[in-house]
Amino acid sequence: MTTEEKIFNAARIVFQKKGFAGARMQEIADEAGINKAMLHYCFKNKQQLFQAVFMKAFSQLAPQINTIFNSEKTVFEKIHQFTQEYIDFVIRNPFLPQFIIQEMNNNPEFVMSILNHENRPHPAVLMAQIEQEIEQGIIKPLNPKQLLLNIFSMTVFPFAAQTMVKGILRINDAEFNQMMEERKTIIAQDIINSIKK
Amino acid sequence: MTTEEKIFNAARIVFQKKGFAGARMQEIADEAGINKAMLHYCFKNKQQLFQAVFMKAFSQLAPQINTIFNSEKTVFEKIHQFTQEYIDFVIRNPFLPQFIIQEMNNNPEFVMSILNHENRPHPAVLMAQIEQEIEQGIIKPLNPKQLLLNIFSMTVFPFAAQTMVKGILRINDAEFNQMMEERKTIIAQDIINSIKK
DNA sequence: ATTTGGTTTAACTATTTGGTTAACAAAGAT
DNA sequence: ATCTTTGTTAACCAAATAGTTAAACCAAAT
Repeated sequence: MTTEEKIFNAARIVFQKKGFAGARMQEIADEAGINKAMLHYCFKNKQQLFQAVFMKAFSQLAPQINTIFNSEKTVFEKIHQFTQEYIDFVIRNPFLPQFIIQEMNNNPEFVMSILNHENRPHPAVLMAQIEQEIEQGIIKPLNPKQLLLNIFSMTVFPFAAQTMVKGILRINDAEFNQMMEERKTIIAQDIINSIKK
Repeated sequence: MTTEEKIFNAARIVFQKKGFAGARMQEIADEAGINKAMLHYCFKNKQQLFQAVFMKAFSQLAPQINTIFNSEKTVFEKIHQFTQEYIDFVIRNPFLPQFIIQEMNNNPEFVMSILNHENRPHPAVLMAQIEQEIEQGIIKPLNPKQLLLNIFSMTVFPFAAQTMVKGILRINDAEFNQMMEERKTIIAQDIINSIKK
């Protein structure tokens, strides 16, 4: 692993845990096992290092979403596939949702500025398809945006609010992961149940 | 408005926007329109000021939840009441969810230490009731924790991830608020639809 | 062997930032 | 009137933290 990779990984860990403002360059250097000056040798400054980490994170999420949303399948199939694959992905990257949400809220302008057309989720196709299937009588009449929001809410929230969820439901890491595994199949059924005609 | 109140309100605004780590005492002083030394005159330090703000925030949320969850109504009624009143409350305090979630994730030990028995949500009663109604054949067999998680996800997530939601769905503040108004009735129906036998 | 280029470090600097101090002012209390 | 308490400020301090520099290191090329 190159030094740059070591730094990047360390930065990912620290930024995801503490956020941009809470992260310390020294802590990242320690985590990477190198000198602090190396951070500035490989990445100009904290902002740019953060930007690299954030864009990588976001560009892992978005294309996956778009691939599913814009495929040739039915809405129900897409819901199944999305909840399955997305939860699968987030189980492997449990800090991503909270990280992205936090930074988007704390620093909307900065985040918006680094999001290009490629790495942005595009729900337009899926939304049109939902309206179509409503007309065809497959789906109950509803606001497609609300449905989309429901899908995201059910899949992403438990991870975004992980600590609170564990605290309120009084479950530990193992039970949490087990619940998320369960959720991979439950959610799609619940959502489809509530919208099919 | 007393100086202490001015400080507290300013602190609430700044902390909710930037989080604990990102907030600056100077910014809070400016927001309050007073000298920075006054902050330390009224509140010992940043931590304590933050603690005051956070506890107030949390102790506004939790009792409300408990009152609904532990009332004498049916599960369906509770779901209706909760989504209605909770979204109503959060519309008036749109930064609270993200604020609480963020700080719980960034600083779990600290947050847990300031949460006492009073201001903590207790879903035990509702969970037992759900199991009971499952046995009575009112609700489909399911894991009560998953249902609870669904309810929270659907109501809280849109606010917690506000910036991202607006960005992805390409809606402005007005449209967002309108969607949330809609949601007050939609969500309960969706959830009940998906779990009633 | 020596040079040369990128890599890495220790030590340093500049700035930000939470917190303190001492002086000042306004309002009650004696 | 004078003293005491409370509220308020400007100026200051010390610690933390992002960022710089110059020297050392080291591998490959000459």
